[in-house]
Amino acid sequence: MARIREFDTDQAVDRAMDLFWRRGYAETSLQDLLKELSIGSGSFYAAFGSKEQLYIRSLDRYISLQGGDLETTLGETPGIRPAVRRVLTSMIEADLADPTRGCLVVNTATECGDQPLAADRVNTAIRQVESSLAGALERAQARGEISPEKNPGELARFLTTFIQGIRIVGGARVGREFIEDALSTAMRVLD
Amino acid sequence: MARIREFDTDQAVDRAMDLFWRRGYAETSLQDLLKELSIGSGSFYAAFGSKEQLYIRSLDRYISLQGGDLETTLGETPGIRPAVRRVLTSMIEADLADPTRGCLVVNTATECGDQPLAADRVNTAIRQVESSLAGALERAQARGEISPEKNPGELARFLTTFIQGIRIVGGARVGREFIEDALSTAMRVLD
DNA sequence: CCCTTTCTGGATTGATCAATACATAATTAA
DNA sequence: TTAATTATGTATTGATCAATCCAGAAAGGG
Repeated sequence: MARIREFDTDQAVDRAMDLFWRRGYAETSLQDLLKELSIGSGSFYAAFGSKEQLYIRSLDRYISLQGGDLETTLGETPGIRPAVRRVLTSMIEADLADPTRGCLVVNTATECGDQPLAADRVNTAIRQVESSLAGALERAQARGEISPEKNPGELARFLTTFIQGIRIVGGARVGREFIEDALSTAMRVLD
Repeated sequence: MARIREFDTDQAVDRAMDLFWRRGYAETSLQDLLKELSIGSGSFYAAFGSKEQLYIRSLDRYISLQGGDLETTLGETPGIRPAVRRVLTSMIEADLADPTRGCLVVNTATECGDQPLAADRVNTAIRQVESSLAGALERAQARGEISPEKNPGELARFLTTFIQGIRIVGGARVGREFIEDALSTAMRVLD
């Protein structure tokens, strides 16, 4: 019926996500995207509509991937304390390994905070982290790993907030010791 | 000897700081700045050199103002717990009142993370917050308000990290309850 | 008064921006 | 083979970007 698209759209979103993640929305030009995706602008606009639409799509992809990773780590690591610690340390390691990247959700929150579509995604992502943590903490409490006096929801909201702080400080080159001190102190709220 | 400048440079930096704070670096155009400062481009470049240089100068001004506020609050509020709580709640109130603003240091960390001059300022600002908090916690420990077993430096690094998280979550419109749960949980590390 | 110096702001620069137009190529149904 | 449809990439659009140029204005020294 018609000509077939020569590139894989989902793969292109992944590549765009990576570029936006590294450089931010404003600093990623359309030419940068076209070069990274190896397509022309005609194909670009036919497939994605606009730079902004592709950004939102990349952000959705990021949130989906990160949400899956979080659920997997919390679900597969025995013991709530090792599980939470693993979640936090994996972020710290990522930040220390590449301080320019950070978290795409956090980057979006500060760079695109007044764009409604982007702000909605940020809100959704944060609630998703809260929900995953709250679920894991509730299950741990049922298993007796956490004192019955604790409120899993409150703990989850605390950890979610702390995680956002990790993403900022982790990119600020303050040294591993700084963040590990913060981490070990934060872990004490579970006791 | 020569014509005198018709505008107040320091006041112009304050106005520029406010604009960068609200809109970010990339989203603030030179025309926006000229309009806000009510000067022409000739005067602008004679006085400030470039948009980037003015941004750095605005950032330095912001860090100086915020650092002074922090020292004042910590120094004048009796009791370390009320003092820390006041520091955190004042940030929360500011974030809830104007979610688009946030913290200029945090915004810079994510938007200009790979610009060396800006990254240095972010690093300095975070260490400054850590230092102020550590000092207040040490004094409180000497007064007996905090257990001698605690490490004031570790607590300061935790609180500094948590504060950065507050600035992100505070702008994400998750509701006051979310952040207040996080806050009350965070305060327990001082016990 | 004139001279020197600096400030001022509008005009202009060249670059780059996101997005569109369009001719051509590829694909399938008829 | 033809017609219909969609993809592709280049050229081009108008807007906007940060920064420079420059002619005139304002100030103080002589």
